[in-house]
Amino acid sequence: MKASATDGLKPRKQPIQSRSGVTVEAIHEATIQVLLAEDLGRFTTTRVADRAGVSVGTLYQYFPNKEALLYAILLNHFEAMATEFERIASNAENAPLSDLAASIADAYVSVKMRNPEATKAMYRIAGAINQVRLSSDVFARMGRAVGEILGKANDASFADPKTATFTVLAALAGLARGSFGELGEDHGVLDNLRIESRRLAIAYLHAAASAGKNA
Amino acid sequence: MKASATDGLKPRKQPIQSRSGVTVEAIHEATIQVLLAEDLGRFTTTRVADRAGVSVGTLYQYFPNKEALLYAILLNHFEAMATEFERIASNAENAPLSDLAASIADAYVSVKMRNPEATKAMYRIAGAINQVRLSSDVFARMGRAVGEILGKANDASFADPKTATFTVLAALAGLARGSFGELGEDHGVLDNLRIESRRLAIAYLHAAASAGKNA
DNA sequence: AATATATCTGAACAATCCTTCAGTTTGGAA
DNA sequence: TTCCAAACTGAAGGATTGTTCAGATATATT
Repeated sequence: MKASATDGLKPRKQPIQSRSGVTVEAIHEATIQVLLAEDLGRFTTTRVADRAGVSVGTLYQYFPNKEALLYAILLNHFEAMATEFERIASNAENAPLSDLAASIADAYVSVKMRNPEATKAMYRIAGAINQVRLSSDVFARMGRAVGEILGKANDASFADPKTATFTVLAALAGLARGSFGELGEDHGVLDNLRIESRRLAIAYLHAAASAGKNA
Repeated sequence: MKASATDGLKPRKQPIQSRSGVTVEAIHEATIQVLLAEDLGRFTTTRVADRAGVSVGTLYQYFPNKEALLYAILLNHFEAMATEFERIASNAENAPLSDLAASIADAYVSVKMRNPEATKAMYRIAGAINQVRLSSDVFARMGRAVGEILGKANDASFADPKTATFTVLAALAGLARGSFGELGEDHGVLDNLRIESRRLAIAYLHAAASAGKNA
């Protein structure tokens, strides 16, 4: 049996009765809350269990270790994002690049806004765990979907769609991170996130497309 | 005496003899190395001291606590960035927006590239400490300098320069983070960082400028 | 009602960890 | 050389943490 990269991070057992489903959900929510309330150094299995109204032993029945709690949050978020992009990719007809770029930006912002606390909590995990090892397949899904969307532009084409995809997503991620961060909250940057994300995606993607014109 | 937000994070004493200057520098470097070698949970004062070839006691003569080690790295990096932007702001003559945008992007990438290990180490700290509390004045310096640079465009003007500044910097940060991250290293994204950063900054800033035309 | 299985509990253990401080070594001024 | 302050040492203390497991409780099945 080959050891997977995500071994020791997956849930330990599946909830069968309904009460255990409630427990798992409570632990998820508590993970986020503890992440927001304390700093990473005080993120503790005991604290999460307390906040979830559950004993530590129960927590360890569904999560093999502390890292798995963070993993679950991260994976949830990225899968929602990937799913959203795939939905757009399969629904979109050929259209002007501006429209496609806008829909990519809107999707990104929508997912981030759907659960702001989870989003903020995510940003605190960042360096704590190896993000790639945890969810490289999810990133691949996102890349493929966005690439597919870009292919539907009827007024532009990309010489290097992979790079264009990587750059938009990374730039949107940076803008969202900055806006959700504590720097932004005081200055009302969050209100502009939607419009600025659109502007950013549209402008960059047009530039990236026209860069390949004479190739 | 009012308590400052950065109390308990500043260096404990200034090096007087030359050997102590060497020690402090060794601790800085060791901080980065430990950050890269182990994950955040195993970032330990003892480990940093060992790697620096120094005893823990010595470490605590210059840093009041573990957090201060991270703070020092972060502050170093951001101050280098702010200084670079200020240098550009005071040297730049009136010029086309494209040139100014390119110089902003170049400066950003240059600082990040100057010490890639420190850059990568920084990304691991992220959520571990309250970034704003630590260095909000440095961020203000960066914002002011970039705003000043944008003001020198002789072919464009900004209705909302603060937002434009925030968005470029956040987007560039996201792109850099993604490129330095482990996702990017395998795919050679780092080679494109310079050109993509330029493209991103130029495209967005033009869009942001023309957005205020009819106001 | 009786049995089996799923779920939950929380005290206990071993492993670190951060930080201090009494004492030693080193560098330079007198 | 003498002497003082700067710089360094590292064992020890007090506190916290991740994880386990033997037993208690709740739900489902017969």
